[in-house]
Amino acid sequence: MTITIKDVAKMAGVSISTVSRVINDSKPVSEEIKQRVLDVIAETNYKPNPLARNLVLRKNSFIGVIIPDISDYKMGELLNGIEEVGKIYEFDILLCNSYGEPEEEERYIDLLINKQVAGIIFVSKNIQKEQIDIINTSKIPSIYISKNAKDFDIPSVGVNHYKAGEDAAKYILGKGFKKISLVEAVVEQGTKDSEITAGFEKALAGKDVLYNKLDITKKGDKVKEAYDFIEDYLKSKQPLPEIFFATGDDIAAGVINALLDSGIKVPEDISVIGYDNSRIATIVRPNLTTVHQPLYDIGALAIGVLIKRISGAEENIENKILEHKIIERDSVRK
Amino acid sequence: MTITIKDVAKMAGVSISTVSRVINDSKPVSEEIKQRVLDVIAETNYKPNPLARNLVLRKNSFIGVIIPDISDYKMGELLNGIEEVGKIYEFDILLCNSYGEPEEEERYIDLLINKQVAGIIFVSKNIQKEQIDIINTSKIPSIYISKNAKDFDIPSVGVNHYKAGEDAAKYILGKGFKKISLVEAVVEQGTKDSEITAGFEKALAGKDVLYNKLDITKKGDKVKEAYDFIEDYLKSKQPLPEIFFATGDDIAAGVINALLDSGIKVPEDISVIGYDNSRIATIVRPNLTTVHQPLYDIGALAIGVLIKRISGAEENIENKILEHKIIERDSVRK
DNA sequence: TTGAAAGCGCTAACAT
DNA sequence: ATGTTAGCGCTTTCAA
Repeated sequence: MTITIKDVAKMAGVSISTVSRVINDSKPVSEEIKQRVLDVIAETNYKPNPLARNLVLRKNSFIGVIIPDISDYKMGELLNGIEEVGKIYEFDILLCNSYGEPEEEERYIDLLINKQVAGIIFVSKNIQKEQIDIINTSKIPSIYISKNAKDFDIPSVGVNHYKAGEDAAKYILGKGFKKISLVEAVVEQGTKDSEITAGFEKALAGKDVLYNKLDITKKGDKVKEAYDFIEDYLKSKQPLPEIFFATGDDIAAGVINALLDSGIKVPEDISVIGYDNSRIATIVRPNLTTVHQPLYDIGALAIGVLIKRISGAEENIENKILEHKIIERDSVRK
Repeated sequence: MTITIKDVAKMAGVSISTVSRVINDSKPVSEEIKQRVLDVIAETNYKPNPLARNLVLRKNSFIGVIIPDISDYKMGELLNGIEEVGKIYEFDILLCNSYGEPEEEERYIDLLINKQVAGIIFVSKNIQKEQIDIINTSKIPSIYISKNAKDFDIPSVGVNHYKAGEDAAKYILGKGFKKISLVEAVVEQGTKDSEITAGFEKALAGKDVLYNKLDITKKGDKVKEAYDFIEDYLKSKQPLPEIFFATGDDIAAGVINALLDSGIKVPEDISVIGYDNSRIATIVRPNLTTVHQPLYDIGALAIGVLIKRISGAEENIENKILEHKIIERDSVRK
């Protein structure tokens, strides 16, 4: 038997509205009665039913977060940011792990809409127009975190991968490298990697460098895929670059390891630069010079914007870009 | 303006009870009327308000998960397991990131109790008796994942770290190592590391080996702490072991890196074995031989047990142990 | 098969 | 300052 406001009222010998008043401190209640009610509450360990309360208040404290993979370190950072500011505004985080599968994403979109959550944060590798439409017709405020978010008319938060790619190239150029290889993992279209690559190649265009692009196309553990790929590449006796730019730290780790295993020193013989500044970067040896993405901040900003939209501060639809930066460590020769 | 069951009823020219019946398929409704109602629902894009429904049904679909750090790869695995089976039973996961701080944990316990969630999964480094008491008096079904869970009379799921420590020692002994060092991170009392260590030392007791224990006591990035520690240790010219057993893969990574940087080859000169089989294990070079913990399974089993308790299948309080195993890779000499 | 009405636990006018 | 009452949106008796 769970105890309700009615029980408390009866036991304290007052009306339920009085109880409600002391719970919410919404209207003055005489000190004496207040104490009596408080005593009963303590005694009975009464907790107001949040469902009933939210029903009458017409509010919902849940923000649904659809995210590709929680066990991915990067996603964890993002979630930290989301969770932390969500908590401040007393929103609860409803976790939805999509494994990056569009069908799962859609299942969760439906679920969240049916739950009538206060807002949706949709983190995806590649948003589909149809998904946006479904969310939009539900009228639930939403925000998107995805490389291709800017292709649509939706509020989003992220990093400018194109510009980051450019900056990486400029950094490399600035160090005087002339022979450059890029390693990317293009498993499907429109992924973040192609953005980075586009920016990278743009900055390289017309420069006096030898450049080629290497594609890892297999799905799976990128560290291993990159390792195998580079191993084969080395065996094939192709001309080697002075520096590899990998579009992910995991790829960079595979590259470095393959290089080292073939007796090539990093960075003395060949330099490597990564992307993401994930946990991996400081575990790999040599520690990875890499392009940092402010994942925590992205998460925090995203939920911040979302909450504003929930509370009706009709922000215009905006693509917020946070700054990346290059973290110099030991995988690029000085 | 959000549309309610009343609106639908009016538009379809029926009573709200009829609408309710077609939504829930709870009682026969004539084909004709049913279709009319369905049409209106489709037209208006009506969704039943879950708060109202759950209020009258007296149920709650939320399971609160308090977890030390989402951005920790290991926790992610665990969450995956929790999320996946939770979804099957139509429970929603309410995420609470405690950063391992007892105060935060308590804040979240209170929050979840106030929310009157259906169940609580409490993942902690070190459960406090007081925390258990609070949860218990709330009457909300709960399950615990923590190294020290077995010290209390609570349902829990986990790995037997003591036995895992023993097995690690046996493995090392079996390989013929005679000089053994253990590296642990004892930041506070009652942590998992001390369990492992106890088992490890137990298995070593009375054997003809040279053994010593090294403690990293500083808090922070364990890879770095371990690195610095071993670096100092090497400088101090103490006798070196043939193998290091680290109570975490991150520690092992630090140890390996420090060794390599001092010109000591792993595993040719000194072997290293880790614990956890986290993502790090296959990034470090050489790849880490380590003790695997089935995190995904622990999460999945935990929520399974919890759901049984929620549905009143009064399981007796049990400490479920899942099997660890040693994953052999390249950091131990053959 | 359908509708009227009560009630889930709560808040907030509206009275007093 | 306190109580009475009308909902919030829904499910489910109970009658018809």
